[in-house]
Amino acid sequence: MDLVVDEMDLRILRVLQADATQSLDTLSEQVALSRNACWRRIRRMEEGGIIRERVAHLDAARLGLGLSVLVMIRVGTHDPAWLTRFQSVVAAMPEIQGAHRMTGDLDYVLRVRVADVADYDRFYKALIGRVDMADISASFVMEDIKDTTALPI
Amino acid sequence: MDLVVDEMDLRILRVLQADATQSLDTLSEQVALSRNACWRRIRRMEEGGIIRERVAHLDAARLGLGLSVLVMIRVGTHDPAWLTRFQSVVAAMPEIQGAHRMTGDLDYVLRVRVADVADYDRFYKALIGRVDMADISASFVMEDIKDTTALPI
DNA sequence: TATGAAAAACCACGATG
DNA sequence: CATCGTGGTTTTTCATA
Repeated sequence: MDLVVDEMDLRILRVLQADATQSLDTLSEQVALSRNACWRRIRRMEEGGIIRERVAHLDAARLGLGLSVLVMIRVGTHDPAWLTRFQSVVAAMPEIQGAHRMTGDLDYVLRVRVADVADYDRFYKALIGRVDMADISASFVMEDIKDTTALPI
Repeated sequence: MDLVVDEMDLRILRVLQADATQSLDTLSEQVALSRNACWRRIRRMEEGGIIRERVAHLDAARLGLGLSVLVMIRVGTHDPAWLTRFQSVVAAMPEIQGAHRMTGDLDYVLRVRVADVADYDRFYKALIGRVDMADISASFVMEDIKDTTALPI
């Protein structure tokens, strides 16, 4: 179950993580491999979990979600019950795109996507109403210089 | 160029942002619309830029990129030349997945993807060698509670 | 709804290193 | 002996009339 990934696999992945709409023919041409060999490698990587999913990226601003927020959270207590609670709240709130436990003096960082500041306020109230947190601070994204899911491979 | 998005469009987008591999048939069945109507709406949203791209999400850990880092940057000076420089450096470094200008007391946040702490150190040295920054602090992601690109629509 | 064209999903064989 | 390329079949999906 080790599933080694070689240079040819990486070439395929580089293409797919940039654009997954291409046909096998176009793809195989780009990476200089036969269509079948390509297909076999892709299937192997899909089954092996290297390729996790293929999704559409949407234009958030055009869909009325113009504001991205980074929420820094400091938790007071560290009991397991709190964590369970926190996890289920995070899972249940679709505005939360990311929730990450961090090293250092801040405990969690949330990546949140909302319409505007008023909408963030609504989210904020809903959040603190559902879990206890010692300290929360938010920082709004003014401008995205770069924003990609592509891995440096 | 306003391109109104109605409830049916949203239904389609919800499916596509979760899984873009599905066929038109499966999709149209899920949203309860004819295959053709679905196809027309999708094409319209692709041309209109609502659907920006379709990409593959890969398993970073399996590809030897097990560490995600949040880099907080405080810039000293605020001259336009610095910004231009910063932007080109960000564009040129593939480890940087996100670069966001923020409100508040920290100026920029970088989302960085590397192999491990040693690899981050290499990245860090390369970064500070290319742009001047008054203050940098890094926080490592210990655990992802949630991590998605899906928008709350 | 129907339909021709395209692409995907597979299988098999012999070649290659 | 894995993986390749070639060439085939069958099925599905696309994109439009």
